[in-house]
Amino acid sequence: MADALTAKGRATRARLVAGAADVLREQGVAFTTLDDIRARTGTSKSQLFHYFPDGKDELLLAVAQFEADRVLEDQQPHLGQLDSWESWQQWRDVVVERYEQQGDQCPLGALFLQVGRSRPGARAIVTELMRQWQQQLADGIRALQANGLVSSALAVDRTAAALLAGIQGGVTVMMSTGDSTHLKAALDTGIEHLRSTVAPDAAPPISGTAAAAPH
Amino acid sequence: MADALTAKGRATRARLVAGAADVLREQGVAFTTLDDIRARTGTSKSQLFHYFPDGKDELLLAVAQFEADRVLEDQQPHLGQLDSWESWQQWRDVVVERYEQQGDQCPLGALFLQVGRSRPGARAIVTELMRQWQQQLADGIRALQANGLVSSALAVDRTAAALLAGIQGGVTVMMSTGDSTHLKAALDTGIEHLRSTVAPDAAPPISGTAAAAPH
DNA sequence: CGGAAAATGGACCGGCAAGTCCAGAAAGGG
DNA sequence: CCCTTTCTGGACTTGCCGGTCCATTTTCCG
Repeated sequence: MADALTAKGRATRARLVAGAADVLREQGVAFTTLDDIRARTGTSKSQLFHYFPDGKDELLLAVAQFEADRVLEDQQPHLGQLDSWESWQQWRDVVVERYEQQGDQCPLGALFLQVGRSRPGARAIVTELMRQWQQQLADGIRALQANGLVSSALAVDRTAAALLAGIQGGVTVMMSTGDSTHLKAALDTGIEHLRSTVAPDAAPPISGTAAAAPH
Repeated sequence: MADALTAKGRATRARLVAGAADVLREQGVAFTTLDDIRARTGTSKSQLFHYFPDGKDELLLAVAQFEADRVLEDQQPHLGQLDSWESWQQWRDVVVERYEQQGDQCPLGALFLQVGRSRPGARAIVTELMRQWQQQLADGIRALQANGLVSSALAVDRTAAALLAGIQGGVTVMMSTGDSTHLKAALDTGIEHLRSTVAPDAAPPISGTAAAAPH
């Protein structure tokens, strides 16, 4: 039997993935060797290949999945409850804070570029993450519509796609320039765009909440 | 004197950069060796190090600059003339086409991740590109304002930043999923956002030009 | 022409990092 | 308590790839 893992085995494997994720965040994929990971996690070469027989690629893939799982988790519970302007604003703040803290590391992007075309699994991980993310944003917009806060004529999926793109791009730019202006601009403009479509019947005035901050 | 390049020398150097750019687009930075580049460009190791004494990093940096220069060029002349809805639409189409054609290659992103933290120059190249790009978008929005097509109350720089983020993110997502939906959504939603702020005095009705295409 | 500077070819080196292997320690379970 | 399976340690191999070096050819310029 191929995967008969004891408790100790599972622990070692998990330590390997988490430790690898840390090292990769710090040094970047291109500059990280298996020996770095081995040293950090207090393991030996044989353990690494015992749990990841296909070597580095397989480990990297596991780390990618590990990181992908984190992304949406870190945005909860707000991302799952986008039914009022307040919750959108809180979510926005969490996103900004999370990525500002992450700084110029984009573990997932880097991993994807590295493993990308060699292993088909990498693409699947990112695609699935994007799908779920956009789904939750779309659900949030629909919740606003249900509450009469956003025009029901709005193209929900397209708007959610645009917002997701803005976030991704904001993060991309921040990684390059070290500045979160674009991320904030994308989020704020996206939310402002939602607010500007307020349904004609129940339309509370736009308070300065999201429209502040010139640049 | 360090940089006394003859005509022949300049040609070889240029061939090296252009050829390297091709190979890097095809194979990705991580999987490209100096020998690949040497083979493709019909040069020898000594030539490579003759023109790029600091080796691979220096060559990669030159390629990054080469690619960066292309990005804005490919969007001209539209990007420099964004003074009517038609020109915005044409520009949008060019951007979509350019990146759809590029497919899942992002030479600049990949180069940045590879050279990124080792050479400070890499960050400068990307930062400058973003600055110019956003500048031209902002100029375009101001041109619309001057023509009374967009409310003069709009925060130009923030909107331009959000639009740029949307483009970057759209490209990022397309690289991962192979699908340009998000890029189009970001561009169309961005333009729609501009249209929705039409100045109260001179406000021609919104024709279906940009608001078409559900998803 | 002729000498200097630039350009070119390609053999060679050295290090590094992925992956292999086997011996031995620790669990597990009947 | 013993035998099997899993887990661990670390030395070793192997190939690749960035970088060096020097001999040779070509170009430039007075």
